[in-house]
Amino acid sequence: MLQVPFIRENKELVLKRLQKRNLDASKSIDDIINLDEDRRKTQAKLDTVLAESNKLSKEIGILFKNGEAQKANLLKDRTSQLKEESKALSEILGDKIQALNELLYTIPNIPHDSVPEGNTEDDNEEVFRKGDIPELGANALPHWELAKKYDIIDFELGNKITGAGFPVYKGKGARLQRALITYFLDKNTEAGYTEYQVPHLVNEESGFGTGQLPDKEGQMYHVTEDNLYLIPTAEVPATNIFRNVVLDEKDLPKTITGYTPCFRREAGSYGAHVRGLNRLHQFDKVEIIRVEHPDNSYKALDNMVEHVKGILDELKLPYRILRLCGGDLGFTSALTYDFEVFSTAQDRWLEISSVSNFEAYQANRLKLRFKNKDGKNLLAHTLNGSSLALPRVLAGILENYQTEKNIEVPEVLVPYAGFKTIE
RNA sequence: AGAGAGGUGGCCGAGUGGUCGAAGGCGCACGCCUGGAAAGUGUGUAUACGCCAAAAGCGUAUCGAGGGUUCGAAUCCCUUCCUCUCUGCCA
Repeated sequence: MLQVPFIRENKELVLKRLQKRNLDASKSIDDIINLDEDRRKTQAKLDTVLAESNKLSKEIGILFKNGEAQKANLLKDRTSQLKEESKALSEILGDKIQALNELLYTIPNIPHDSVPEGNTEDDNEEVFRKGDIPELGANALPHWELAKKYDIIDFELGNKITGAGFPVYKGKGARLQRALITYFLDKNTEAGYTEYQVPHLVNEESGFGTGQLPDKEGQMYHVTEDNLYLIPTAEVPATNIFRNVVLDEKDLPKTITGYTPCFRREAGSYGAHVRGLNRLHQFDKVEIIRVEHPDNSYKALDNMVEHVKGILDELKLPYRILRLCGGDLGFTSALTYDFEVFSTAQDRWLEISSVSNFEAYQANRLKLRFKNKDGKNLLAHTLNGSSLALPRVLAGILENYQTEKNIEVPEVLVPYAGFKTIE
């Protein structure tokens, strides 16, 4: 969430930037500023009452010790009074803090200056494009047909076992998944990221830490019996490693990669765009996350973008990079680059990676700080990106690498897969 | 899952109702000592919030978390989470 002192001191900037999200937050921001002032006043009052109460209690202790019980009892009356006052005040204070936090939770991150204006994905700004779109001929098939033809992904079987959006990968399909995961992890490790294996279920606190709660409550699978959530992305457990942590400045950056399945309810999705691998309830993803010094976070974001580009270059897939417009920007992000691979048989772009800088928005919730040279604790910046999400990469490979008689495996994956073609 | 023990500052560890944000030690930082280092020695060494233009300073809260008893809680009570030991179950 945003930092109140920052809001207080940069109200106009905050409002202007939030406008990019087509959000008129003026009322909420005013409420926040007022509530915060109330909060501080209440706190000051409460502190004064408690201070007097503490002082008296000490005096009472001394009086009892000296055997002056009568005098002590006199003071007790006053402290009981103070106690009632402090009780009332701390209740008010608690309410103010809660109301303030609830409001803060509704305010998304402030978009970076470079975020383009716009409402929908059509307003995203293409900043890079690379790769040749293959000539596939008239008989080219979309990936779900290919999956059936070569018997490598069984969507119906997934329906039977679980439901729509839970495909079963078979034979070379399963093997290719494993190859992709290993390949991605290797690439990330080479780039300096440390591989982690993290839990696939998280508690409520972690959900709040990275901002999925309360904003996306309905998008996560919730295990109510234990009040745990299935992770929608490795970002949640991996970033929460640093919840309530004070790092040393010299330990920055922290760079982590991890593979996890991801679970998303995708409530409200429907139609042709969810066919096949395009949108699933369970999918695999390899994620990279970074904890950065604020001065370095945008350079780090560029590095992450370059890193993902390198992987797509190696896979020889046609792709483009978009800078998301204000209207399409995720709730917690200040700047996001989406990578899209061109799905030739579907004649559309598929999002395969999203690389974002959250600045201090997550860190403020996580209480993720670092100690600088002067010994001051400052909020760090967090970033993450997919490197990469499997299903759509697989869709891209299947569709773009198809020939009349088989599907070729991208050269770089052959050592991992152990085969050159799927037929 | 059952029984028992326990969770105190960066770490170890003392503290069972009163001046305790917390002894002592280790670590760390700075100084002294030294030709240099070690040893020795001195000082300092949590976080958040508030007051203040700011610093200094002061106040408040924090001894796993939440609640309660009390004028006063690290200390007593309740709830909860976690760790360890034993038993059970199990990949």
